[in-house]
Amino acid sequence: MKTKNSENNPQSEPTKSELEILQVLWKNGPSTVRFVNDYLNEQKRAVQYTSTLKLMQIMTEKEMLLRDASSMKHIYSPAIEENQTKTVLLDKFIDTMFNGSSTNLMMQLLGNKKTSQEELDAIRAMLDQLDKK
Amino acid sequence: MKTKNSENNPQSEPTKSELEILQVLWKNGPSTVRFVNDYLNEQKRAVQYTSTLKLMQIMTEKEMLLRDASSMKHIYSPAIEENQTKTVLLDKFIDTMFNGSSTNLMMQLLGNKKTSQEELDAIRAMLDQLDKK
DNA sequence: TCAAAGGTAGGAAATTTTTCGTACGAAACA
DNA sequence: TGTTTCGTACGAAAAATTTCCTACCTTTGA
Repeated sequence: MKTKNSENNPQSEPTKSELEILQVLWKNGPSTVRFVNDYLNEQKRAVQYTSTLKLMQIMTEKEMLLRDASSMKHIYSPAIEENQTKTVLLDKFIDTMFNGSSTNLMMQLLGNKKTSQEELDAIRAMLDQLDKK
Repeated sequence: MKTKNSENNPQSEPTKSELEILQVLWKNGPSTVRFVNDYLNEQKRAVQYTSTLKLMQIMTEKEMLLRDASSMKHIYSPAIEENQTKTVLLDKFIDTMFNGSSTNLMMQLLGNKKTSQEELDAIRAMLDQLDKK
Protein backbone atom coordinates (compact mmCIF):
# COMPACT_ATOMS: atom_id res chain seq x y z
CA MET A 1 0.00 0.00 0.00
CA LYS A 2 1.18 3.41 -0.78
CA THR A 3 1.95 5.62 2.15
CA LYS A 4 -0.46 8.46 2.21
CA ASN A 5 0.22 11.66 3.99
CA SER A 6 -3.16 11.55 5.59
CA GLU A 7 -2.10 8.57 7.62
CA ASN A 8 0.00 8.65 10.70
CA ASN A 9 3.42 9.31 9.37
CA PRO A 10 6.04 10.59 11.76
CA GLN A 11 8.15 11.54 8.78
CA SER A 12 5.63 13.81 7.20
CA GLU A 13 6.46 17.46 7.16
CA PRO A 14 4.19 20.22 8.35
CA THR A 15 2.14 21.96 5.70
CA LYS A 16 2.11 25.72 5.43
CA SER A 17 -0.78 26.19 7.80
CA GLU A 18 0.59 23.66 10.19
CA LEU A 19 3.85 25.53 10.24
CA GLU A 20 2.03 28.73 11.10
CA ILE A 21 0.58 27.06 14.14
CA LEU A 22 3.84 25.52 15.16
CA GLN A 23 5.48 28.92 15.00
CA VAL A 24 2.93 30.33 17.39
CA LEU A 25 3.45 27.51 19.84
CA TRP A 26 7.21 27.62 19.59
CA LYS A 27 7.18 31.30 20.19
CA ASN A 28 4.56 31.49 22.92
CA GLY A 29 4.71 28.11 24.55
CA PRO A 30 1.77 25.78 25.22
CA SER A 31 -1.47 27.53 24.32
CA THR A 32 -5.17 27.12 23.83
CA VAL A 33 -6.80 27.09 20.43
CA ARG A 34 -8.33 30.44 21.27
CA PHE A 35 -4.94 31.98 21.84
CA VAL A 36 -3.43 30.57 18.67
CA ASN A 37 -6.42 31.64 16.63
CA ASP A 38 -6.37 35.18 17.98
CA TYR A 39 -2.66 35.38 17.37
CA LEU A 40 -3.01 34.26 13.77
CA ASN A 41 -5.79 36.74 13.13
CA GLU A 42 -3.75 39.57 14.55
CA GLN A 43 -0.41 38.69 13.08
CA LYS A 44 -1.16 36.76 9.94
CA ARG A 45 -4.56 36.50 8.38
CA ALA A 46 -8.26 36.06 8.96
CA VAL A 47 -9.15 32.54 9.91
CA GLN A 48 -12.17 31.03 11.63
CA TYR A 49 -11.85 29.62 15.10
CA THR A 50 -13.09 26.21 14.06
CA SER A 51 -10.60 26.05 11.23
CA THR A 52 -7.74 26.54 13.62
CA LEU A 53 -9.30 24.07 16.01
CA LYS A 54 -9.70 21.46 13.33
CA LEU A 55 -6.17 21.85 12.12
CA MET A 56 -4.77 21.54 15.61
CA GLN A 57 -6.83 18.42 16.13
CA ILE A 58 -5.44 16.94 12.95
CA MET A 59 -1.94 17.85 14.00
CA THR A 60 -2.54 16.11 17.29
CA GLU A 61 -3.63 12.98 15.45
CA LYS A 62 -0.44 13.16 13.45
CA GLU A 63 1.42 13.47 16.72
CA MET A 64 2.79 16.78 15.68
CA LEU A 65 1.21 18.37 18.73
CA LEU A 66 0.51 17.17 22.25
CA ARG A 67 -2.76 17.93 23.98
CA ASP A 68 -3.50 18.34 27.64
CA ALA A 69 -7.23 17.75 27.83
CA SER A 70 -7.47 17.65 31.58
CA SER A 71 -9.29 20.94 31.75
CA MET A 72 -12.03 22.08 29.46
CA LYS A 73 -9.75 24.40 27.57
CA HIS A 74 -7.29 22.01 26.04
CA ILE A 75 -3.70 23.07 26.09
CA TYR A 76 -1.64 22.26 23.05
CA SER A 77 2.13 22.10 22.82
CA PRO A 78 4.52 21.22 20.01
CA ALA A 79 5.59 17.60 19.91
CA ILE A 80 8.43 18.31 17.54
CA GLU A 81 11.46 20.39 18.32
CA GLU A 82 11.84 23.79 16.73
CA ASN A 83 15.47 23.68 15.78
CA GLN A 84 15.39 20.19 14.42
CA THR A 85 12.27 20.84 12.40
CA LYS A 86 13.72 23.99 10.92
CA THR A 87 16.95 22.24 10.12
CA VAL A 88 15.12 19.52 8.23
CA LEU A 89 13.02 22.01 6.31
CA LEU A 90 16.00 24.19 5.56
CA ASP A 91 17.96 21.22 4.27
CA LYS A 92 15.17 20.25 1.97
CA PHE A 93 14.82 23.80 0.77
CA ILE A 94 18.51 23.99 -0.01
CA ASP A 95 18.32 20.68 -1.81
CA THR A 96 15.59 21.74 -4.15
CA MET A 97 16.53 25.37 -4.57
CA PHE A 98 20.28 25.52 -4.31
CA ASN A 99 21.44 22.21 -5.54
CA GLY A 100 22.15 21.10 -2.01
CA SER A 101 24.80 23.74 -1.43
CA SER A 102 24.32 25.98 1.56
CA THR A 103 27.18 28.09 0.30
CA ASN A 104 25.20 28.81 -2.83
CA LEU A 105 22.41 30.01 -0.66
CA MET A 106 24.70 32.27 1.34
CA MET A 107 26.14 33.74 -1.79
CA GLN A 108 22.70 34.47 -3.05
CA LEU A 109 21.80 36.11 0.23
CA LEU A 110 24.92 38.20 0.48
CA GLY A 111 24.74 39.13 -3.15
CA ASN A 112 21.11 40.13 -3.34
CA LYS A 113 20.30 41.48 0.05
CA LYS A 114 21.06 44.76 1.57
CA THR A 115 22.73 43.33 4.61
CA SER A 116 23.67 45.83 7.29
CA GLN A 117 27.19 46.30 8.52
CA GLU A 118 26.20 44.93 11.89
CA GLU A 119 24.94 41.78 10.32
CA LEU A 120 28.05 41.43 8.22
CA ASP A 121 30.13 41.81 11.34
CA ALA A 122 28.09 39.20 13.14
CA ILE A 123 28.60 36.77 10.32
CA ARG A 124 32.30 37.46 10.25
CA ALA A 125 32.48 36.86 13.98
CA MET A 126 30.73 33.58 13.47
CA LEU A 127 33.27 32.64 10.82
CA ASP A 128 36.14 33.49 13.15
CA GLN A 129 34.60 31.33 15.78
CA LEU A 130 34.44 28.40 13.44
CA ASP A 131 38.04 28.93 12.35
CA LYS A 132 39.32 28.69 15.88
CA LYS A 133 38.21 25.13 16.26
CA MET B 1 -14.64 38.10 -6.38
CA LYS B 2 -11.93 36.39 -4.52
CA THR B 3 -8.72 35.87 -6.35
CA LYS B 4 -8.22 32.20 -6.88
CA ASN B 5 -4.90 30.68 -7.53
CA SER B 6 -6.28 28.71 -10.38
CA GLU B 7 -6.82 31.86 -12.35
CA ASN B 8 -4.17 33.74 -14.23
CA ASN B 9 -2.22 35.35 -11.51
CA PRO B 10 1.24 36.57 -12.35
CA GLN B 11 1.95 36.85 -8.65
CA SER B 12 1.27 33.25 -7.83
CA GLU B 13 4.23 31.18 -6.84
CA PRO B 14 5.17 27.85 -8.30
CA THR B 15 4.00 24.77 -6.41
CA LYS B 16 6.40 22.03 -5.51
CA SER B 17 5.89 20.09 -8.72
CA GLU B 18 6.03 23.23 -10.77
CA LEU B 19 9.32 24.08 -9.17
CA GLU B 20 10.69 20.69 -10.09
CA ILE B 21 9.92 21.38 -13.70
CA LEU B 22 11.35 24.87 -13.59
CA GLN B 23 14.57 23.51 -12.17
CA VAL B 24 14.92 21.12 -15.07
CA LEU B 25 14.37 23.88 -17.58
CA TRP B 26 16.65 26.31 -15.83
CA LYS B 27 19.37 23.72 -15.71
CA ASN B 28 19.01 22.24 -19.17
CA GLY B 29 17.51 25.02 -21.20
CA PRO B 30 14.41 24.82 -23.39
CA SER B 31 13.19 21.24 -23.56
CA THR B 32 10.43 18.94 -24.69
CA VAL B 33 7.98 17.34 -22.30
CA ARG B 34 9.62 14.03 -23.05
CA PHE B 35 12.98 15.27 -21.93
CA VAL B 36 11.66 16.83 -18.74
CA ASN B 37 9.67 13.74 -17.89
CA ASP B 38 12.62 11.41 -18.45
CA TYR B 39 14.80 13.66 -16.36
CA LEU B 40 12.34 13.69 -13.49
CA ASN B 41 12.02 9.92 -13.58
CA GLU B 42 15.75 9.47 -13.53
CA GLN B 43 16.65 12.13 -11.02
CA LYS B 44 13.58 12.55 -8.87
CA ARG B 45 10.66 10.20 -8.87
CA ALA B 46 8.31 8.12 -10.96
CA VAL B 47 5.79 10.21 -12.83
CA GLN B 48 3.64 9.55 -15.89
CA TYR B 49 4.32 11.32 -19.11
CA THR B 50 0.83 12.77 -19.30
CA SER B 51 1.13 14.12 -15.78
CA THR B 52 4.21 16.06 -16.67
CA LEU B 53 2.60 17.17 -19.90
CA LYS B 54 -0.52 18.37 -18.12
CA LEU B 55 1.44 20.28 -15.55
CA MET B 56 3.54 21.99 -18.17
CA GLN B 57 0.39 22.94 -20.05
CA ILE B 58 -1.05 24.44 -16.91
CA MET B 59 2.15 26.31 -16.26
CA THR B 60 1.98 27.68 -19.77
CA GLU B 61 -1.55 28.91 -19.12
CA LYS B 62 -0.27 30.62 -16.02
CA GLU B 63 2.44 32.15 -18.15
CA MET B 64 5.07 30.52 -16.07
CA LEU B 65 6.41 28.78 -19.16
CA LEU B 66 6.62 29.70 -22.81
CA ARG B 67 5.83 27.21 -25.54
CA ASP B 68 7.16 26.99 -29.04
CA ALA B 69 4.55 24.93 -30.84
CA SER B 70 5.90 25.42 -34.32
CA SER B 71 7.07 21.87 -34.60
CA MET B 72 5.22 18.80 -33.46
CA LYS B 73 7.34 18.39 -30.42
CA HIS B 74 6.63 21.51 -28.48
CA ILE B 75 9.57 23.19 -26.86
CA TYR B 76 9.04 24.73 -23.47
CA SER B 77 11.16 27.34 -21.78
CA PRO B 78 10.88 29.16 -18.47
CA ALA B 79 9.07 32.47 -18.61
CA ILE B 80 10.31 33.51 -15.22
CA GLU B 81 13.86 34.22 -14.32
CA GLU B 82 15.72 31.78 -12.12
CA ASN B 83 17.47 34.21 -9.86
CA GLN B 84 14.49 36.41 -9.26
CA THR B 85 12.20 33.49 -8.58
CA LYS B 86 14.62 32.01 -6.12
CA THR B 87 15.04 35.34 -4.40
CA VAL B 88 11.31 35.70 -3.92
CA LEU B 89 10.95 32.17 -2.60
CA LEU B 90 13.96 32.54 -0.36
CA ASP B 91 12.60 35.76 1.09
CA LYS B 92 9.31 34.14 1.86
CA PHE B 93 11.04 31.19 3.41
CA ILE B 94 13.11 33.45 5.62
CA ASP B 95 10.02 35.35 6.62
CA THR B 96 8.15 32.33 7.82
CA MET B 97 11.03 30.32 9.16
CA PHE B 98 13.53 32.83 10.46
CA ASN B 99 11.48 35.74 11.48
CA GLY B 100 12.55 37.65 8.41
CA SER B 101 16.19 37.69 9.37
CA SER B 102 18.62 36.31 6.83
CA THR B 103 21.31 36.57 9.45
CA ASN B 104 19.38 34.15 11.61
CA LEU B 105 19.36 31.77 8.73
CA MET B 106 23.10 32.12 8.18
CA MET B 107 23.76 31.54 11.83
CA GLN B 108 21.71 28.42 11.74
CA LEU B 109 23.56 27.23 8.67
CA LEU B 110 27.01 27.97 9.99
CA GLY B 111 26.14 26.49 13.34
CA ASN B 112 24.52 23.29 12.22
CA LYS B 113 26.32 22.36 9.07
CA LYS B 114 29.68 20.92 8.55
CA THR B 115 30.91 23.63 6.25
CA SER B 116 34.26 23.01 4.64
CA GLN B 117 37.20 25.37 4.97
CA GLU B 118 36.96 26.21 1.30
CA GLU B 119 33.38 27.23 1.70
CA LEU B 120 34.17 29.32 4.74
CA ASP B 121 36.92 31.04 2.79
CA ALA B 122 34.57 31.71 -0.07
CA ILE B 123 32.09 33.29 2.25
CA ARG B 124 34.76 35.39 3.86
CA ALA B 125 35.88 36.55 0.46
CA MET B 126 32.36 37.53 -0.30
CA LEU B 127 32.21 39.51 2.90
CA ASP B 128 35.43 41.32 2.06
CA GLN B 129 34.03 42.19 -1.30
CA LEU B 130 30.96 43.70 0.26
CA ASP B 131 33.07 45.69 2.74
CA LYS B 132 35.04 47.38 0.01
CA LYS B 133 32.04 49.11 -1.38
C1' DT C 1 -32.59 28.61 36.87
C1' DC C 2 -31.89 29.63 32.49
C1' DA C 3 -29.87 32.07 28.73
C1' DA C 4 -25.56 33.54 26.74
C1' DA C 5 -20.87 32.74 25.90
C1' DG C 6 -17.30 29.83 24.92
C1' DG C 7 -15.52 25.31 24.34
C1' DT C 8 -14.81 20.53 21.60
C1' DA C 9 -16.13 16.92 18.13
C1' DG C 10 -17.11 15.46 13.73
C1' DG C 11 -18.42 15.55 9.13
C1' DA C 12 -18.66 17.69 4.98
C1' DA C 13 -17.56 21.05 1.63
C1' DA C 14 -14.37 23.92 -0.94
C1' DT C 15 -9.90 24.63 -2.89
C1' DT C 16 -5.65 23.48 -4.52
C1' DT C 17 -2.52 20.34 -6.30
C1' DT C 18 -1.36 16.18 -8.62
C1' DT C 19 -2.19 12.25 -11.46
C1' DC C 20 -3.96 9.71 -15.14
C1' DG C 21 -7.34 7.72 -18.80
C1' DT C 22 -9.00 8.35 -23.33
C1' DA C 23 -9.17 10.30 -27.80
C1' DC C 24 -7.05 11.49 -31.65
C1' DG C 25 -3.46 13.30 -35.02
C1' DA C 26 1.31 12.98 -37.12
C1' DA C 27 5.39 10.46 -38.11
C1' DA C 28 8.13 6.37 -38.79
C1' DC C 29 8.65 2.33 -40.91
C1' DA C 30 7.89 -2.54 -42.41
C1' DT D 1 -0.52 1.12 -47.17
C1' DG D 2 -1.26 -0.22 -42.82
C1' DT D 3 0.37 -0.51 -38.14
C1' DT D 4 3.05 0.93 -34.52
C1' DT D 5 5.11 4.65 -32.09
C1' DC D 6 5.16 9.14 -30.31
C1' DG D 7 3.09 13.38 -29.66
C1' DT D 8 -0.80 16.81 -27.81
C1' DA D 9 -5.56 17.96 -25.92
C1' DC D 10 -8.98 17.51 -22.72
C1' DG D 11 -11.57 16.08 -18.97
C1' DA D 12 -12.00 13.85 -14.91
C1' DA D 13 -10.46 11.59 -10.84
C1' DA D 14 -7.65 11.30 -6.84
C1' DA D 15 -5.17 13.22 -3.15
C1' DA D 16 -3.87 16.79 -0.12
C1' DT D 17 -4.97 20.82 2.19
C1' DT D 18 -7.93 24.18 4.13
C1' DT D 19 -12.25 25.95 5.69
C1' DC D 20 -16.52 25.97 7.91
C1' DC D 21 -21.34 24.25 9.48
C1' DT D 22 -23.84 21.96 12.99
C1' DA D 23 -24.45 19.60 17.24
C1' DC D 24 -23.80 19.46 21.72
C1' DC D 25 -21.50 20.16 26.31
C1' DT D 26 -19.75 23.22 30.17
C1' DT D 27 -19.18 27.49 32.43
C1' DT D 28 -20.63 32.06 33.62
C1' DG D 29 -23.52 35.41 35.17
C1' DA D 30 -28.00 37.85 35.42
